[in-house]
Amino acid sequence: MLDKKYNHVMVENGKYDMWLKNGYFEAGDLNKEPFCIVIPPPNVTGKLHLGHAWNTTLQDIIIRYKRMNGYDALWLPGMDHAGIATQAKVDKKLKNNGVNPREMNRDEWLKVAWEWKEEYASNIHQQWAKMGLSLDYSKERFTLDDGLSKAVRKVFVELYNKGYIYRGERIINWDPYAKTALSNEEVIYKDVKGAFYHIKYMIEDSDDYLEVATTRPETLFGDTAVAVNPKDERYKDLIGKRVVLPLVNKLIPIIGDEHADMEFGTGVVKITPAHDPNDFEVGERHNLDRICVMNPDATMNENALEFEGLDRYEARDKVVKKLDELGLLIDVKEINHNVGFSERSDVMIEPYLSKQWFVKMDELAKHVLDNQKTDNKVNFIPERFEKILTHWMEDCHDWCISRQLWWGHRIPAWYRNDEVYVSEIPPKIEDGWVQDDDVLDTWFSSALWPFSTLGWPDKTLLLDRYYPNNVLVTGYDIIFFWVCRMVFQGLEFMGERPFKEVLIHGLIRDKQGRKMSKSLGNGVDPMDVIDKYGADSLRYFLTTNTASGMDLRYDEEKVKSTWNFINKLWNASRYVLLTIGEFNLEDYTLDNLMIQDKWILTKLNKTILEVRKNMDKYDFNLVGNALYSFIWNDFCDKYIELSKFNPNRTTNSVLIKVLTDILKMMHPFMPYVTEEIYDKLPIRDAESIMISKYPIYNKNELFNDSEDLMDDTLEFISMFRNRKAELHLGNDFKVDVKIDNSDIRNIVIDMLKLSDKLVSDKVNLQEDIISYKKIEVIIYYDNSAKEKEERVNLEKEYDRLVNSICRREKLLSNDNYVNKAPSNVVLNERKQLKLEQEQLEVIKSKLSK
RNA sequence: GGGCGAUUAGCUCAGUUGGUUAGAGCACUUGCCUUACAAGCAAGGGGUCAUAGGUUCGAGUCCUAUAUCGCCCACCA
Repeated sequence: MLDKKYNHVMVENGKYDMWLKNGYFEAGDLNKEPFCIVIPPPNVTGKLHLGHAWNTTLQDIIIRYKRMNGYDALWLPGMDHAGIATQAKVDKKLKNNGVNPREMNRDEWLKVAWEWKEEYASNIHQQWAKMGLSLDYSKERFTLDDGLSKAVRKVFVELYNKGYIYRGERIINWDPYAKTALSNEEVIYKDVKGAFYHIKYMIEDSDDYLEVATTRPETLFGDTAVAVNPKDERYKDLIGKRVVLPLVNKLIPIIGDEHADMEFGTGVVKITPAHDPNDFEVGERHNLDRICVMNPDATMNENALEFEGLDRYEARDKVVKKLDELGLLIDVKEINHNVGFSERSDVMIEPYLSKQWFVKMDELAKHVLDNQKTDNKVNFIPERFEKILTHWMEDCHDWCISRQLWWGHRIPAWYRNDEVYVSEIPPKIEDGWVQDDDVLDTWFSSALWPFSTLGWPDKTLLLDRYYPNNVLVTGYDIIFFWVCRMVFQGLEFMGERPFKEVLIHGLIRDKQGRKMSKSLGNGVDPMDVIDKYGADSLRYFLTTNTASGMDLRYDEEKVKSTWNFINKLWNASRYVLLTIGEFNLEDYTLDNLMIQDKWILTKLNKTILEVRKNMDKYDFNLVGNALYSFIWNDFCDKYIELSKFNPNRTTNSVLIKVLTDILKMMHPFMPYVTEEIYDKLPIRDAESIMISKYPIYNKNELFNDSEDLMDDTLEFISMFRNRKAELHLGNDFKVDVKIDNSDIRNIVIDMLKLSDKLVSDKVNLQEDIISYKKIEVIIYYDNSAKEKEERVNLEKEYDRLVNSICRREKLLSNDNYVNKAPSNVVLNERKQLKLEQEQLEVIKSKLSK
């Protein structure tokens, strides 16, 4: 029997292992229709946060729902090696142990990294287990495993052979801390305080000068021109002349280029092709030299003359000071401007000239855009997020994919002098080939995830069966990092979209609406929440408290309130189990249904219909609302109370039926507690709720007339209680129950505990009629002092009815309305009008007394 | 500069293709230890749905402006 109170620790203990042991998570039943989700692989860097808990619970809910609906539901787990992030952490760990990671050789270092990976993967497995995720571990993958590495090499080589991958010298985003190139997407722009330095560039053979405004004076050693706008009247005569580059004292040309904005700054801009992407292009147009002035760690190099070896910020201060001494500094104006920072290491990005590998995006992007116009498109839920995909594809830059790291897929390219060899099969080292040291961007392998995990490039049963995946669940923050890239790679290599749908969720925020972050220290560990309230509470809270695509504020009070809800379900189940006692399949019957039985069965089926509809649309908040209100308001507060007056086989059967369906509908949200209770039921259709059949809407169990009548009765019961409270009546009153229908009469008497208060003749006391529709009870009581208050209430009600009737009459006299509105709406309006008119008459007669 | 979202009860949020009198949780008021549950039960108070126009028989919902807040993208020498 169930304990008196829900205990999440006891309930959750051992269940996950049991599910695992019984193989319930394993997909592959070829007789069923396949349904597949691949997990967005978490980074092996660290712990899962609330965002992961949200993301994975959404997927688990879908998978459990589909599994219970007879699908061969595969949820494929896996993790991401997370290049930069993991490498940084491994290096940090080594440094803490007094080891300089750069003094290790590549293989030694990789050994340490793999140990790290094993440790963190094991943490993540434990966290997944605690959350109750029904992942098919027999198919688990890792982005660096052999199969996926093979897929990565094949994709690289094929894209190279098709001309989509090239190597070239470009300005890229350089992370001077991690000492690697980054893609544009890995750069975060922040508004920071900086200064505009106005510097004199003396014009050759003249005492005149050009006033150049720059935020980066330390790069002036790399200046190879000064640009003005050719239309700029102030300077256009100077084009073709030369200026003296300060400190360096060499002559550089004044060029005319549209890039110089006449409205901005002084209208004169220094051109540093090796340190600015725009200047690089200007340099291309004007054939300018590219002079790099920094080392990979962002210290100044030999081109910076006496400033060589200084850090870029220190160099800036010293350069400015020197310029000032030389009288070349005109002004320093403080400004706010956007500066790029590395997403991972948070250091300022250095635009840096460097030779890297790129994916040429224009055609690949076009394929995606074209595909979105077909029936094979990727459907976003909510739809508005499709714009992020199309917008990014319409305006995307080539993708820098090489990273100067060790942790990742090594680029399958070899060099011998000027020769380049790109192949899945390595050339002979003894022939003098040397492999590229770099690895690929982590997202390069993640982009293949929907098919590489299923065995591609081999032709496997899995691939054939589960591609395209049915749905991908992810946050809106990584749509262009990941979703976009999966789509173009899927189209390119599988010839088909990677998934039919993308369900987008938002970000988790704290109670004040701020992003959760380490620096704010407002992060919440999902494991702590589970310890305190249980995984079921956390799961339900995360998935039913917001509409899809919206952010979610973490609010412990709401998790607590979910715990209360589970406790309610727990106690209702406890009541049902206590009440039915020994119960065999032969005892089960739905014959001789009473009106309250028909009522709850009707409500149940309407709930099933609504829940199914919204489950199919992934509107889990609506599912949550529907279940919450059905369980608490209809089942617990009403039906269980009503059932107490009619203990019999039919009632018990209905209790079991409704409870069973409730548990099943709750199961995807709360796997543990529903399993615990289901296991105690005397009649079950499966050995575990997670492989039982999801409730099916049954029209034969709809009794609409009974439902209406029962709803009215319940409404009346509320009215009666309300009046009783208003009149402050204790037990001292009598009633004459004027109800013809004996079932309803009994219900009213039972629920209101009127059996010892019945009279059938008029009593000489204060008299009051309480009525709702056809249900009427005359109440007799001794309380003349309340008369005045009573009259005020009646008058209020009178006014309300008059207003309402007036509104309805006006509406119904409008031919436009009567003709255009749906007939059932009009009919209902008429019905309500008639009812209110009747009620008004009753009140009128009371008031006239 | 371009785009997106939000604005509904004291707080956090729902509200489906426009259709009875706009909902929930928490908080609040009143009365109850009624043998499933006091982390509960019963009853109640609280909203001119950001503002101004418009479409419609009918608008929280559709359209057009405006305001405030937030996010994304691009540019910024």
